Amino acid sequence: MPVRLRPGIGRDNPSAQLFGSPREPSSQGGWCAGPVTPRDFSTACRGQGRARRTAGRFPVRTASIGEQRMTETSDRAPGPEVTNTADQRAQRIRKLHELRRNGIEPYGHRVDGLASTVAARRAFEGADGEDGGPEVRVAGRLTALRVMGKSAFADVKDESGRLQVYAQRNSLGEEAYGLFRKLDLGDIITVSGPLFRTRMGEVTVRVNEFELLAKALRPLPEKWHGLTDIEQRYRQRYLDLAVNDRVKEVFRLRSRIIRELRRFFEEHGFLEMETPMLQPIPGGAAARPFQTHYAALDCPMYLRIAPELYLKRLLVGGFERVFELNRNFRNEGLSRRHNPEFTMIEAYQAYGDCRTMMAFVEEMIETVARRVLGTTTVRNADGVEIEFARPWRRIEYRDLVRERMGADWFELDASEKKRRAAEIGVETTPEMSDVEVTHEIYEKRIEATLIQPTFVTRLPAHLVPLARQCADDSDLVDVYELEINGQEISPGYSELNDPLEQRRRFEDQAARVRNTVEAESGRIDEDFLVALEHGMPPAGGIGLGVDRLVMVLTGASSIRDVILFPQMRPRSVPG
RNA sequence: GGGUUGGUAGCUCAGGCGGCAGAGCAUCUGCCUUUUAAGCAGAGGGUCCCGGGUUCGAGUCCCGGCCAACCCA
Repeated sequence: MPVRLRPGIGRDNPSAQLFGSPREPSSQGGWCAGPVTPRDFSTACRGQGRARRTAGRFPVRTASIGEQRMTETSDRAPGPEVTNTADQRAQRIRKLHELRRNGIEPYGHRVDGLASTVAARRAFEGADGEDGGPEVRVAGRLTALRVMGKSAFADVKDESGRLQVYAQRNSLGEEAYGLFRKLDLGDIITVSGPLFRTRMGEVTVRVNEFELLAKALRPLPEKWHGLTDIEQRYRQRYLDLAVNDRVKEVFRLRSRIIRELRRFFEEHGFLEMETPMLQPIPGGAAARPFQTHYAALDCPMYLRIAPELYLKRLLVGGFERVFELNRNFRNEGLSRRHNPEFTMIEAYQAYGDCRTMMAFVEEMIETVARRVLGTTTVRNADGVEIEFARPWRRIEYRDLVRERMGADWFELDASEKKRRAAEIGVETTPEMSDVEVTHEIYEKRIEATLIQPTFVTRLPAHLVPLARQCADDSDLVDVYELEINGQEISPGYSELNDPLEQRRRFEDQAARVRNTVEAESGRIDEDFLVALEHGMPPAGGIGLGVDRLVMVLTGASSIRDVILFPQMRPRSVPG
């Protein structure tokens, strides 16, 4: 039976899948990183003495590797300087050179005719008998190797799952078998051969042919516990993904959620737009921007804090339903709920208003949950069920406050409000206004209790300076804030389209943030005002925090668990 | 920004009473043709996060710093 030692010759399908999917979900607390049920990681290289004597052109004379190592360690004879921590890597590099010396390229090329491990298993699972299964070719990462003298079992893990393979010296030949047993855990290989069933009933590939596609120079994390160090999981996410199956599930879900959000917008006549991330004047929110410098124009530029002012220009231009799903950047600290770059949707619908958007968002999130999860019920990190089926609670901000603080709250004078705030452990300062005291209570004591999806409506105008006032009460603005699981997920507005009023509010905002870190967001975007002066239709608009929505739908308690490469304080490179 | 907890072998973790730095997995050597956290026998592997201090002696005690998680602001 042929043993391919070199890549090449008619392979296809470059999208070989490398990682497997969950076999056993985490058994330890939390939703993250469980043990991966790694298989045996033992004894990858053995019996090399014999291999050396017999194997003609085969690489990896393990004997010689062993000898080198002996001299280095026992005599302390400085070969290439090998530190202890780098020991395993150095051994693998030596193996790599040995392979090359023997004409085997350890980094292969594309592979044709691959089956996923799951599809391969399915191909034989229903069948009777122990032997005579179809031939398959699979590729993936070697996650376990159990060598028993003249035969060896190994686990190959690809994106779909894991499949056991079985190599025998008799059928493979001494040379190829010698090479096989010297593979290292973490190596990426392809194997082909017929499927059979072991005595234990496991569907397994009998290796007729195998090939090394990528030599791993560093060992995988521990097979049983996986990678649990939270910091390392974020900093070396690829290891987290390679080894903790639940993590891949989260990011598969994230991808599907985003796809379904887009689809929902498209189904409702919205066009996806791409507006500048690099902006000369950062606007659309009150936040501190990241600053950079544009060399060609020799002027400062900012990473956007929101796409709002550009999307509204599109309404002026005549697009009636637009959305943008992409990153925004805010120069803020890190926390469980904040990453400086985050994914947000903004959407605007001409001739709509706040209520239009409320109904839209409600239907969208319910639909996305249903399409992605197959259910509208999700359990949060505390085990509480969140129900996304419509209708959701709608409550006015003031009623919510009265509910918590008493029906007479808004009749109380300032000192009485502060006294009651203190009673429930909310600190206030003397200079805080009535509105601010009330909002402090809202943020500290009310928001976190809004676990089920809740639209909070008609907020004080003072808090949302850029929205349209309510027709019946100029102290309130016609907006909503959608709270889910105690977090604001989506604000919605009846957008202001009065250019003179808009200018006045910009100027107020500029005055307010002057001398603060958000001062840059107070610069007035004259070009936007010119656009408004050409006439923008009345519109409803929303923002939607995609990372937070993903958190809610996946039950994650930290934003870092739904962002592949969350921002971390810089540190030296691993290894 | 404050508090708490943590950082020890490639990975997961013990050791915290100041006295030779440990285990499991991984690695290396030998045996093993249906194993699956394979097994058996042996071996190697450490900047105990970093920098000071106390002490005859510090992984351990003290001070400062870095990184992270959680709680609070």
